[in-house]
Order: sequence, then structure tokens, then C-alpha cells
Amino acid sequence: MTIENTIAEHIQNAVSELYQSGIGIDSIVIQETRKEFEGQITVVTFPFTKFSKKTPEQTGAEIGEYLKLHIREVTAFNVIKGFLNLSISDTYWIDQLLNTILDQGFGRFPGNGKKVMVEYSSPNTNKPLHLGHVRNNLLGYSVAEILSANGYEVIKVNLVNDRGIHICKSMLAWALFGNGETPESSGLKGDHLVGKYYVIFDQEYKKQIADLVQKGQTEENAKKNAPVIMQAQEMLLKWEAADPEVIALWSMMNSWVYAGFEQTYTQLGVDFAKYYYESDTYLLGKDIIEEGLAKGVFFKKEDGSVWIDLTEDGLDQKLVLRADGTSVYITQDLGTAQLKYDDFKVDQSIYVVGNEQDYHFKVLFLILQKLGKSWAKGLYHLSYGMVDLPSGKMKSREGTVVDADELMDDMIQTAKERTEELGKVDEFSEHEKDELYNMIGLGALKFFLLKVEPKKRLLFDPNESIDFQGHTGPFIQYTHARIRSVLAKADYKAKISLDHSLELTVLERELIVNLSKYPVVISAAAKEYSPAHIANYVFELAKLFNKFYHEESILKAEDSSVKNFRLDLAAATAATINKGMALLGIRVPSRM
RNA sequence: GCGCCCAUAGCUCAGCUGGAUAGAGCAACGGUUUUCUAAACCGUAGGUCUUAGGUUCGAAUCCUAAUGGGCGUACCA
Repeated sequence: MTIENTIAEHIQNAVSELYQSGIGIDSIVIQETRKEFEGQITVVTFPFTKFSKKTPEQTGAEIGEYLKLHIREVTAFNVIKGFLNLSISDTYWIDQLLNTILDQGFGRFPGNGKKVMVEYSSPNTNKPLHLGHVRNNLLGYSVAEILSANGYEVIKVNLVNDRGIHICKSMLAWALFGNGETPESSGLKGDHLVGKYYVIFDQEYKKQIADLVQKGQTEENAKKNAPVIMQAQEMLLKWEAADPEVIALWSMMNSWVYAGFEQTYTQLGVDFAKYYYESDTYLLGKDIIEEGLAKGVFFKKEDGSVWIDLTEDGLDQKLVLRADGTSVYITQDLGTAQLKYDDFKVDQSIYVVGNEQDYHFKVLFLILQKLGKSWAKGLYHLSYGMVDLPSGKMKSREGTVVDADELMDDMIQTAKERTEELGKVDEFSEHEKDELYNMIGLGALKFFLLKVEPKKRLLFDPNESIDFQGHTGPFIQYTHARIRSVLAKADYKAKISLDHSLELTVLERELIVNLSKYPVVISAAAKEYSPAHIANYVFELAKLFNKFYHEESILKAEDSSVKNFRLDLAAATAATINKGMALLGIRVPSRM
């Protein structure tokens, strides 16, 4: 039972006793008191005035009096412009800190018996991961962690797009121009090597188009008739026919890519319980088509193609199976959705996919609902905005991308330079240093990407390096290191406070109030699938602690009970920072 | 054409289901270190919350429209 709940209940009683009226719990607005006023919890009195028939000030005073009388923790109140500010006793806040916040499991909810699947990353195997994928991976990983903290059993999966014409493009270019180059022979990471041939394909393709246009073909025809594209298409047909040579090439190049991805994932700190491969799933979904035809959800046109009419739902007619009986994107997604459900019987399934596919998922989910799939209501598209460069959209085939591996290396290198300038960890071993640079560099990157609401598009300027000061990951990591340093000096091991009757300073109280909000933030982040809430909360907390740290001494506190209490407060702050950052996939150092 | 999303300080972003005088960080300027880590802290300056209507005791927040930007509307994935 939180203090807010207690207050809300008593307000209901107050309204019924004082004004002989019933008030719904929903119309009671309780919020944090703004800093400039006395108190910690504020009740908005306007909704009560229609029962009291008095001014907001009078009403607030009456209810304030009632609350003060009936709730032990409410020690004082004031009413300003219709806002009833309540002061809660220091004993309450100290008890909160010592009995709740310092608890190991604080902010971790007990299991709710629900299973949720989070699909994220979903790379193509024809090129390395870029900044856009990084946002996807971090979001997916973080949302999975957040749901887990909220009591869900979480299954992280990756649907790898390992077939199709784009894969054949890199394969063909390698076959034509590769001269047998391998990751070993070139020293290139496998995914980068394959990506290189994807770019080469595109260059060659453009050359051939230009050539044909010069020979008098229209641009449109040239695009269809360029030899390389025809060869790539032929290769795709052979792949589908399981031509041994093509399959061998495909397997070899894919294995290079997977080795490369594995490194990137490890470096990023993300993982998956299961991989799905499109080469296994691309034929799925045809029985769903049959099912839909039987149920009359789909209809067949004369040419044999199968459609669904969604015009009544404000959408269009949508093709679900080609006339020649082959699958389209949505066909296999229908099949894969069924497969994923059959595999795990999850209550919810989240797709972390960019907002360019909003329409696709709207259609997909709607179709599954129309087919009467009971699990369709648990499907959710976590749509996030694209990462753009100042020059516009990133394009792999034109090579205008911010490569994930390079970016991470850059960040770590910058962390190293910055740390060396400060010269605080000179006596660290080489290994410890590397660990630290890694933590800081990636912390900066991850925080940068996660602090923004997923929905919003993100602008990334490669020329303007990501900050290490202010509203950043390293700022928070630094705060944590600072606290750990103090705790180490005091040889702090576990909760030591004994005195629950201290008088708190303004900043101490503010810190505890802030810490006690953590579980609310965690559940809000889950509800909205938004790590940004946590990022901004932890930043707020770190900022507040730094202010406290600067103004009030911990180790040199006026007496030992205050010192012990402040050590507990600092420890609770460090622990909460650590937990919050862990949900973002960011590690925090104990020294930096 | 139609549909979806976005618009807050010079820049990057917060602002919970409507609630008090719209907040941070960066950049700029000024200050703080014989005292627990200055990747910090304090201060100055910076806003018609894109615009116009509407709902309300109360709107950055909800509704309508306009403007600007992004995306989609493929027998690509």
C-alpha cells in the first residue's frame, strides 16, 4: 500500500463525510509537489469543489485538515491556488528507504505468469549491421529486460532474413568479382566482406543500366535487362530449386555473415533465445491461406491470386498469395506468426520493427484477428523512428551508412582518450582499462539512442561526437562510480542505519521521494514499451544525487547516525542507478 | 489522391491518464577544488509550446482544420 493509495482512500472518505457525496478514485489527482512549495505530495482540489460548493481554497483546507487528522504520516498541509500540498513525516520516508528501497528486489515485480515474446534485430544477411539496427537491437533488448522486471517470462527471438534477391546480389557479385576472397584471406569481418560485394553489385548494376540507356533503352527497361540483375534473379530461382552449387555458395557466405553478427551482438550485449530463419519460414503461411479461403475471409481472383478486402476497416485490398501460388511478404509473416505462437504459446508478442512498416503490421494483425486467432490480440508492433543522417537516409547499397562495428569502436576509442586525459585510472590493469573504456563508450552510445522516445525519429551527426557530459550515459556512470568510491572508503557492506527519527534535509527527502518512484517508472516503461522513461528517470536521479553530494558531506556528517543514514541513502541511489541502467543494457563502473 | 507518424529554447530532447510561473542537457557567458572523484556543482541569458479555431474552472497535453517534415499506399522484404 503506497502512501498515495492511502491518501486517495481517505479523500474518498473525506468527501463522503464532509460533503455527503461519492467520488470516483479516478477523479482524484495526486502528484508530486513542485519544488518551490512545502510538502511532497499534492492533491488537486478542483474536482472536489462541485461537491463542497466552496472555493478550492476552503475545500483544500477542509480535506487537508481531515487527512492530517486521519493519516498518521501526514504532518502538515498548505493550500495554494487550489492545490493541497501535504507534508509527509520524515519517519515515513526513512522507513521507505530502509525497508523498501534498499531491498534487493526493489523495482522488480513478482512473476505474473505471463509469457511474452520480443522479436528484434531481424537483420538481412547481405550486409553488416548499421546504426539503424543498433537502435532496433538496443530497443528490443531493453524492452525485453523491462518486461522481465515487470514479472513477465520473456523470450527474445531473432528472425533472420537470409534469402531473397538481395542476398543473391552479394552472392553473384562475389562469384563474379570475388576471386575467392574469404574473411581469412582478406582479414575482413565476414559480414563486412559480404557487404562489400553488395555494394559492388550495385555499382556494377548502375554501370550496366547507364550502358543500356546509352544504347537507346529506356531507363525502366534497362533496369530489367541489365545482365547482373537477370543473373541474380536466375540465381534466386536456382536457390529455390535447391541447386547444390548455389546452396553451397549461400551457406558459405551466410556462415561468414553469422560469425560477424555474433561478434557485433556480443559487443552490443544483446542475445536471443531462438533464431528463426526466413529460409525455413518463407514457404509457411499457405495453409493459412487455405484456412482463410475456407472461412471466406479471403477471396480468389480469376487469375488465381488470393486477396483480402479490408476496405471496411479503412484499409485497402491486399494481396496475400500470388497468382502463381508463391508467397509474398505477408504470407510468410502470417505463417511465421502461427509458428511462433505454436512454439511458445505466448500471451503477447512484440515485433520491434521500424515505422516504415506500420501499415504492414496493421494489416497483418487485422488479418489474424479476422481469421479468429485467439492470440492475435496479444500482437504488438513496437514501431520506432528511423535514424537519419544530416545528409538524409542511410543506404547500405550506396555505402552511406554509419556502420555498427565502426561506431562502437569509435565510441570506445573516444572513451579511452577522454579517460586518459583525466588520468584517474592510471593504476588500472590493461584489462580493467579496456573494460572501463568499453563500458563508457557503449554507455554513451546506448544512452544516446535510448533516451529518446522510440516513436520519434532520430538525427545522428557523425561529425558531432556523442557527448560524455550532461544528459549522457557517462554522467550517470560517473555518479555511480562516485558513490561506490565513498562507500568503499567507509567500508560499507550492507544497511547500517538504526535511527528512524532523524530530521531530513530538503535534499535527502527529495532523494528518497525520487527513489521511491522507481517502481512506478518501471511499470510505466513496460506499459508503454519505452526505455526512454527509465533513461530520463535515472538521469534525474543522478543529477539530484550530485547536487546532494556537493552540498552535504556523507563521510563527514555531523554525527554517526546521520553518516550511517547517508551511506544507506547513497547505497540505495547507486543500487537504483545500477538497476535502471541494467534495464537499458548499460553497465556501470565502480571507478572511473 | 488517400492513410499513419512527428512539430516545445540556437541545437538535441523531457513534460505521466488535461492541473500551479513549460523543464533538462549541449553550445555562450560568469563563478566553485588545501574538504567524500570538477566526466561534477552554482549562476546569467535563451520560449507567442508551428498556426487558427473549439471543449474546459483550467490546454504544450483532448477535438477540428491548416502549414511544414517523415513514412506508407508493391504480385519487394
